[in-house]
Amino acid sequence: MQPQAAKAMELKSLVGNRSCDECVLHPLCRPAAVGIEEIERLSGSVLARRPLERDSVLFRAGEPMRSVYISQNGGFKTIAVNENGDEQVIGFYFPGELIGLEGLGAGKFRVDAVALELAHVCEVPLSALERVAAQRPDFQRQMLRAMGEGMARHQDHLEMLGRKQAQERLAMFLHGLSERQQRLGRDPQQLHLPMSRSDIGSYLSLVIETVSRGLSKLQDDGVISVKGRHLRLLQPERLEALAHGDD
Amino acid sequence: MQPQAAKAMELKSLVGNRSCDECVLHPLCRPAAVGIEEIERLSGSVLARRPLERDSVLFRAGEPMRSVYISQNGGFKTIAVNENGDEQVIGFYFPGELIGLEGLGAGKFRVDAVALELAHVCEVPLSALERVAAQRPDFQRQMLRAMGEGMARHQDHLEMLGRKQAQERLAMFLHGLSERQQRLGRDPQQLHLPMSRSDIGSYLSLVIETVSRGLSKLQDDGVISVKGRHLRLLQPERLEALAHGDD
DNA sequence: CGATGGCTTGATACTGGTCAATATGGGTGG
DNA sequence: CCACCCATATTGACCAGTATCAAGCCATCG
Repeated sequence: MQPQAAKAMELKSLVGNRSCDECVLHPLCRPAAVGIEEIERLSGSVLARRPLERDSVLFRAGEPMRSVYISQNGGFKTIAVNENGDEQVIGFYFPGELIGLEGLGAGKFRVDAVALELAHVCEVPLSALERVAAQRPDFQRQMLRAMGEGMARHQDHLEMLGRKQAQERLAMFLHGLSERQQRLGRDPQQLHLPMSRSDIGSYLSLVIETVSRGLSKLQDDGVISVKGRHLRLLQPERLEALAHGDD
Repeated sequence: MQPQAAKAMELKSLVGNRSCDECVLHPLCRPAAVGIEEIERLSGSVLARRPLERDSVLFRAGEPMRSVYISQNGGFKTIAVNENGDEQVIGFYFPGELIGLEGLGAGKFRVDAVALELAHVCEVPLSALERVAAQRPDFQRQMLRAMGEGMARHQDHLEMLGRKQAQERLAMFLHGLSERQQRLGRDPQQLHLPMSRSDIGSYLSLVIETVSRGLSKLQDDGVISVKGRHLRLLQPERLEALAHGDD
């Protein structure tokens, strides 16, 4: 093999398959009917699609924010690290969701983003975003919509943490995950949790033991069945009721 | 006075003074060096500036979102109401901050917005926002920045609720308020809380009694002095330490 | 096969929620 | 101007729920 060919292959494997076809729910391009080629043409830059293995870091808090990232497949978590060094999970991200938008205000990321499993992200440089948005009103509108959805997810998270009962928070969390699964076209009764119990605890501001007990209780009550990180919703309507505080 | 003149005056008092001069920190127009006249010219629509008295509702959850609002003076709170009817304060908004962006995802407001005191808001129709942004790259960038700041405030809120100790949450809250005061060019040691104790409690997911006890404790420890809704930071550095969990 | 990390389960302590009584203060009317 | 009133806030006593500490389980991997 010629050196050039080897280099090209290495590059291809690095950036992965760049087609948007697999990116089934790309929230920016699809509804605006803008293809990757068009974005690249209008923006004059190249979109990288790269694979990340479990636990690898997509970006870190403090880094200058030059791009936004969209998970194409695989889950991510974002983590805020305070001055004492203790970490808090701020968000979970699934395919089609934009990661790290909080950084747009200051131009620096405010969280670390970590892959929860083998994942692929599409990297869209901010400059490309701005150029394309200026030329394509539909795309600009999609951009605003996507940011609004990001804020809405934060709001949902705030509402979870507002619930004082651990069991309510947990029920809301599982119910929300189920809805997101459904939106991805997957079976909403069948949840494969890509995150650990301690991630869940951090996200819900509960210690890991409380999460574990809560899941066990839900299982004892016949609402769900738990087997490690796989769980099945046996009584979705009852789970939703619990999420609403009806016990 | 002629009927026309009376009508004109009534209208003027309704929409208030539309000059942006008083809107000292307008986060969209100023940094992009875009004046209100220019926005109106480029967008073909008129920006309304209207006064709201204490407790009056700016918009309600569920209403179609046609505009974004910016407080020019006066504080606001946003409230999420769940299916059981119980309310949760999701955010506090001060002059220069955009209110209700969570609604952009679904095109409907997700919260109620209520004035905490006599206030004035600038109403910017989404259509105007989009048109101006498409023509003025600086303005578009400011728009993204403003949304990022909105998400960053939600993140700060999440980090507060992540703290398990009531006293830490309260300290973070006061410290954050102080910083926001400072950014508005006001004395950061002198806080006039426009919201009630129960608003604070709801925001921090604490009952009102805990808020009250927490403030009393801070006062007993000489960190702050409290007189109703007015409070003075006596030892800001110690408050910040408490916010970081150093007790 | 033992070791390791992630998860579950149990016993105890303590923070903050609940219920109740009292205090404060801004606004109203005499 | 004062007295009264109501909403808002403070303080106290008690109790519930969750954090903490500790032990054991289970699956995976070397």
